[in-house]
Amino acid sequence: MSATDDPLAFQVFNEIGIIEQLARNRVERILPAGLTLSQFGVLNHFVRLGDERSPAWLANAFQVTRPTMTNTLQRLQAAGLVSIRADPADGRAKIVSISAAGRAMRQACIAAQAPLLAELDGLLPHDDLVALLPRLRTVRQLLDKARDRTK
Amino acid sequence: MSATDDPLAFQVFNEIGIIEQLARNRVERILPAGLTLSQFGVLNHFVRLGDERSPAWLANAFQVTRPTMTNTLQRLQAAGLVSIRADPADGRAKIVSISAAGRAMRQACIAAQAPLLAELDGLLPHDDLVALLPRLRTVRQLLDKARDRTK
DNA sequence: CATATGTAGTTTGATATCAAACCATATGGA
DNA sequence: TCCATATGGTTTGATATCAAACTACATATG
Repeated sequence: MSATDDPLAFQVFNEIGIIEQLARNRVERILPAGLTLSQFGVLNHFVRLGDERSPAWLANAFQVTRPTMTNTLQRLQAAGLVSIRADPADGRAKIVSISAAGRAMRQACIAAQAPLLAELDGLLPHDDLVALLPRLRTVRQLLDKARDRTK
Repeated sequence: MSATDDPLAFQVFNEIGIIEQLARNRVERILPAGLTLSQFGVLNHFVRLGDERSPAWLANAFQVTRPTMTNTLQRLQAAGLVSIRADPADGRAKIVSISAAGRAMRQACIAAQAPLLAELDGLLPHDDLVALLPRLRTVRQLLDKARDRTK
């Protein structure tokens, strides 16, 4: 795997792909109630960054297509973790907000992840993470722009 | 998204998750014959690193479960891009090898990706990629070890 | 005012992926 | 030799995800 004669960008994306899979797997394995990383992401977002958002807004924030967000929200709603109502100001739109059960669930997720976080903290060199973050942000932003130009 | 009060490791994984999705999407969109990134990965592997491998070996190399590799290989086989035969030395095992059509397809994939690679080369700062690669490798290897310890 | 174009959300049909359960074969220890 | 355990591969059932097509509403343009 990942021979060193691959183009540089490919090698980087290759490592990223594997890390993504390992990390996602590790996290979802410990999330309560079979919650998905995507679902937790939405709950977490509401607690930390917003009160009420539209599905389209969320889809854009998570870099996911609208159908995907529809799916995620429907599952969260079925589990009683978010509530969805029509937007009175726009007949097409909906407004999503987190429920009390959703907040509790998010808290439970955070608690469940604490041991994993502690483990990663001891495992992954802090310096590497610090060095990685801004560069990953750069790459992500550039890819995102390129995507907009293409669609 | 990705508020700065998240744990550092989470922020890193968050960026990685988004990049993975954007990059995979971008690549698969231009692969010929609806080929998947995973499928291309297997073809590419055979051309560059190996002649004959078992499904279990491939699954491990790509950090994917055996059922997933079974699926990938069945599709490649159905498309005539790989051939699969029984291992004479081990009644349980199989031996996978790339076909002539598979080599041609892999070449077509490479060609199709050339413009994208050129674009990324102009878009992504070379220094960032160079700095990212070894640190990503470190993180990946540590996560991989942690995974082995857990299962 | 009417029509065209754009946007919000969903449905449909496809993919990869995983976990759990299963069968077949190997292999090591009693 | 025989049985327990491990390993290779597949099947089943679930998930997220995407693209394409569709409906409904908004907005701009003539």
